[in-house]
Amino acid sequence: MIIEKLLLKLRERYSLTEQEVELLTSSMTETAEFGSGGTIAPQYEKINFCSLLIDGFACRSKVTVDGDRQIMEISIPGDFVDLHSYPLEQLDHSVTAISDCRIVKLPHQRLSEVIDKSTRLARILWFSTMVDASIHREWLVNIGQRRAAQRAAHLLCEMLYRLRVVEMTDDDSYEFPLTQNDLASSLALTSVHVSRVLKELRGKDLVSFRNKRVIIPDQEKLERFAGFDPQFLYLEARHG
Amino acid sequence: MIIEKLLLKLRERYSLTEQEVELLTSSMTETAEFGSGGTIAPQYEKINFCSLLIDGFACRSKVTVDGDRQIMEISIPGDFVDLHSYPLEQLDHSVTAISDCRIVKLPHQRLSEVIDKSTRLARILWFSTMVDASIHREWLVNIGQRRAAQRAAHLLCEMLYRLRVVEMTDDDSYEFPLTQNDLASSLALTSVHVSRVLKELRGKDLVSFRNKRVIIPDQEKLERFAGFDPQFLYLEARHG
DNA sequence: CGCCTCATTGACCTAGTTCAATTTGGGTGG
DNA sequence: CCACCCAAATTGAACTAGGTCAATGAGGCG
Repeated sequence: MIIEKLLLKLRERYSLTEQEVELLTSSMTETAEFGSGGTIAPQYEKINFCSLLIDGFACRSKVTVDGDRQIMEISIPGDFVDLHSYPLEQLDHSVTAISDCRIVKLPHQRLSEVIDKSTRLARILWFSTMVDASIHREWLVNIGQRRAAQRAAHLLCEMLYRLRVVEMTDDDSYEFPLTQNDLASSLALTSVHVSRVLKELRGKDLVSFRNKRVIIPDQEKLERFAGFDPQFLYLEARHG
Repeated sequence: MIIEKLLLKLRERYSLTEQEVELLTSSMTETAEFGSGGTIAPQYEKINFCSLLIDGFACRSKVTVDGDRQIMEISIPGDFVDLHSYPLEQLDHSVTAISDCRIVKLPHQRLSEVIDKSTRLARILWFSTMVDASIHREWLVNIGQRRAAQRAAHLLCEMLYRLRVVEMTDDDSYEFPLTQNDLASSLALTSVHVSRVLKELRGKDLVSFRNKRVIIPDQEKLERFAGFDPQFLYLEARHG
């Protein structure tokens, strides 16, 4: 099923009825593909549909007047890359493909119908945009307060948790197609320093890398090093 | 009227009917006060009401395991400090009073009723939480990519725009009760460096300070210096 | 085979930190 | 009204995490 990974993510926290699943599924329209570097959602343009990422890695980013780029979130399969375009109508940033990506479209029109039909789904979707905001806040702490090595480690921990939910991890490893340049833009470091920092992490046996895969031999050790606490991801199941 | 500043903010972008205003107003319950430093909303505790700030300055912040504090947003009158506690149920950060604060409570229960009665208000409230997320993203760019002086200038520009909406500015100045320590936590700098940077801004006649007021003699000049673009605040009116 | 992007390494540089000592100024009690 | 107090701001000197610049290596692919 095309929205499989989305369901994995939502069901991590909420139970969904068949009707709710059907309502969501039937609201999706066509799919689209983007090559690495392609623009999935442009900055400051009116948008009338949301894109649900079903394959590949993407990111939100902004560029300053001086040409410096900051990545603000990594999107993975099961994530709406721009659900917030529904209330906002246009985005303050752009969303671009990191690896080759595939998305399905959910027109705002149809989203309105979903919300009219199910207040509960409305709240679940709202929730899901609020987790993005929580991730932004954690990144603020990460970039603002942690040193380079822990900062990188923290991001790797976050990706481990999020990818696990959508069943994109092995025991102790996951695919991770970001270049050191992408990491630099995510961590507010230079790519040169990212290289050094990853070397340090490798030296401490906290992580290793083999062709676009991150391997984490001792998760607890890495989390301790990074000062990582997964609560900000809101993965705990709740009653409703 | 108690929700006056909230209405100023919402009406900047949306027109509101009398019924909508009445629905909001009648959903508010008691008020509460907090002295400077008080906890308006605690981290990681179940919450069953939202707090609308009606007087004073507050902030969202988190502390790392090493005891470093990062402020993630400054809240001003008219802002819900924790509207996102409705979908999230508990907060990943705390909200504390910077100056003496007064809030009104909006119980989640009542908020549910508002949403049931008005899909439009639901979307407007969702929108308002998404602007917070947009502010987080801009802060990521600010902290991640800009040098200390522009970073500070950028924050002062943001506050000017936001305070103007709720009519808390003079021609070229506004009250701003943050200490240099608070600024340091907001900008991911040390307070020592904040002191030096503000001196630099003063020296360049970009801002001046007189008893807890920020004075901006030439707004355009300050914005140019900071590389500030107000679009991320979503202040433009929209159709609906 | 040769190109092109990505990663690595070394040498040097600097923005911002750290530490520590003053200074300033608003608030309070006598 | 003055003296005192305490938090906040300022300043200087020494230090360092991370940046900059530039050269080299290494893989993937047409």
